[in-house]
Amino acid sequence: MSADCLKLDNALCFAIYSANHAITRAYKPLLDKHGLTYPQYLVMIVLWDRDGQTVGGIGDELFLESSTLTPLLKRLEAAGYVRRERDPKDERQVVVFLTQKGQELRKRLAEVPRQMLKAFGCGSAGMEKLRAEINAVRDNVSKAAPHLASS
Amino acid sequence: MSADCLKLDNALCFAIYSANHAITRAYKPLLDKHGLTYPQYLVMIVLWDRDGQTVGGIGDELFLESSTLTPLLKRLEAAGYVRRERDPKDERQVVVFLTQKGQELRKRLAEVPRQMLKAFGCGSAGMEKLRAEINAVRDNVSKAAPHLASS
DNA sequence: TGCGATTAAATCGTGCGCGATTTATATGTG
DNA sequence: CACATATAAATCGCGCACGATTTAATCGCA
Repeated sequence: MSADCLKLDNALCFAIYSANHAITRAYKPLLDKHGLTYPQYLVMIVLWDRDGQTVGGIGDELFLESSTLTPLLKRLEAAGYVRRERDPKDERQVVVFLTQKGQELRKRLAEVPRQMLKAFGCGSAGMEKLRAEINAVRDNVSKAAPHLASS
Repeated sequence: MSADCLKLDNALCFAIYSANHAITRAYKPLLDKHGLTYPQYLVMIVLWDRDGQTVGGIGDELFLESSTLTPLLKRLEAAGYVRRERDPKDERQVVVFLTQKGQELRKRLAEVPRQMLKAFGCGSAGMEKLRAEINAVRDNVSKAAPHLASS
């Protein structure tokens, strides 16, 4: 538990922090002309995979709160990509559906993953391993977070 | 260049995105009582390492713009952790100095890296390798970003 | 059936983060 | 020296992200 080791966790956190910003900046020119931000693109990916999810369901997949998603979904709706409807079975819930335009966007953005893939500059084997390790870190940190003492 | 491969880059981007949020959430209870946010903590780390840097210098280290740093530094100043002074040699630049309170904070936050280290739940060898790989991804993406066509 | 507890979204206030612009200072070239 | 250019920070508008709170609907249990 040397001083180096303590610097290491700072460095790892910062690596993730700065990589996240770099990725968001890289997506921007690809998504801009369709009027999407990267978080909005993530929501679209969730809906392309399974349409008609609730706000809470989308939040579970993306680890986001309704206070983040509600305004974001309203912007997606204003852009014409989704429709928001109260669930008649349970009026507390809001179900989000893709519009025609939202479904078509999928094909129009087909180049995006290919462009990003090139930008990564590493093989898919390495990427898969990296993804798994980062997810493991995320899950460990999430699990430990509630128990962190405020010293 | 299979479909799986294309999903993989989405998945890697999302892993980094969600890990970043998880880390920020984990830091929160540790920093809250000192009135710091995680980005503010990053700025303090930069200044603890080398005091008296310009806004631009801090931005170069953290990959942040003056439009992000200026208000953040004003909040750090309001909290009494830093002092901002125009450089008499070049009045365009603003140099940021730690106050006494800002220097003392370093010791008061000594537990933070140790707490986070526990939360990671992986050995330092793995962490160092992970850090290096994520930084490589960040640098690749940053370098490639300006050349990404908007299809 | 009725009413407290729970659940789902939405709302509000704060702080990041950026691109585009503005303001002020410095530099360089005639 | 004068004036165009360049540079550093600050400002502005927008969108994300969260915690805390509010509103509305459902559930559970006597």
